Amino acid sequence: MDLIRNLFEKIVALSENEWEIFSSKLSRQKFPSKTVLLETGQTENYLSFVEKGIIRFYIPKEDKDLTFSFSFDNGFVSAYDSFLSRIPSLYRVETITETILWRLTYQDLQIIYSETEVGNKIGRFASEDLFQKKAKRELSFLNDTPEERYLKLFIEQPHLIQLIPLKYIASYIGITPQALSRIRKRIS
Amino acid sequence: MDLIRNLFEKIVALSENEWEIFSSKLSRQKFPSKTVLLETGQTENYLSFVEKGIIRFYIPKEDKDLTFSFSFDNGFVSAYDSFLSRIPSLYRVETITETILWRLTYQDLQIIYSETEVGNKIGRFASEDLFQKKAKRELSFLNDTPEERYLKLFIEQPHLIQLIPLKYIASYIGITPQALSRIRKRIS
DNA sequence: AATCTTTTTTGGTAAAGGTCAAAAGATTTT
DNA sequence: AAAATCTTTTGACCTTTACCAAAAAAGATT
Repeated sequence: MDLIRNLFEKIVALSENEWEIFSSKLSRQKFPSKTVLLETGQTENYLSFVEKGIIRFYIPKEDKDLTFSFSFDNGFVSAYDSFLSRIPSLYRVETITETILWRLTYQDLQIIYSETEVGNKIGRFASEDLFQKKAKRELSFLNDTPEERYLKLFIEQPHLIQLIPLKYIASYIGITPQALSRIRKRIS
Repeated sequence: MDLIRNLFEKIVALSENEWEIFSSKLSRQKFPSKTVLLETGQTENYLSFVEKGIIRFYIPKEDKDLTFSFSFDNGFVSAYDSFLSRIPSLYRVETITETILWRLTYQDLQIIYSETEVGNKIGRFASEDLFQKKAKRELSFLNDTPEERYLKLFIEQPHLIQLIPLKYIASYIGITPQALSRIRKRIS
């Protein structure tokens, strides 16, 4: 619990009282690898924080899945568009490794919004975080080659490449697994 | 003013009082084409609504600009990440055509937040709108070829292709102007 | 109208990624 | 441990785009 508190203290200063309200709504849950956290067509009911684990976001397609995002230790996990809009998700959320989450339901978050001052701050932080992540990615697609995108991933998150199957990384980068295999050969 | 009110009524129901507060902060301004609305390194101070015009967002580069977004009639215009975070913008915002904006300053928006109930709703709407736009674009980069991206733009915003120089569209799609020229030849 | 500047198109060449097919390597299941 | 399944790599061939250079077309300026 201290771990998660530290994580939040980095975002906002929480009074003892606020922390009480907030933490009473959090539930810690453990999931095996390859657990579907949210199925397509379901409406996201959780905003979660990753204590440990890797989660994949993807649109299931007949031939090949379209992996477009990952979440890691100390990050947020949520089909946030579905969570906010209450519209069913178009994508699936699934653990890659064993994962420990601190989960907050939509209803409880509304209560926190009404009972504490920091609710909006946390909500906005999550939004900004997600927006910036997407914005950064957009520039990478416009500016970098797939090889450069792979190299950046390799430099910024080296340990992940060990843990995430390459075909998911290929999709995330926007190329085929074959092309990624050749890139890896080229740069090694 | 009615025009802008209609636009907002589509987002949230505004009481007469709320509209008074809100509209008193809005200022209507006209800009010629090729006006820089925000220079790199400046912090965005406006959240604006386009009555009429086309605006381009781009990172100026030695060789070629990197155009990553446009705004059109009835849309929002803001270097929203800079606006929210109060950090200088990495990109330039510039009109392509003559443009009429309804502008709201950061300070005034804070006042609206504190004085009305709808402020947060509008803020969240703008965030969601921007987030969804980026998310849609992300999938397009993962899923579609440049040719498909051009065709979708052509179908969804046919009039724009008349008004926006092709080299900006090429950059937006993620290819060179030469490649776009060949795509156009191929599909015509 | 003529000149200058910018944008768009065209040509040629090389590099990169896509596709189809199959082999090799890992991982999981029985 | 062997079989079955899934992931990664390799090969061959094709398509598309990048890059370099230059011409043509369109727009802006004098």
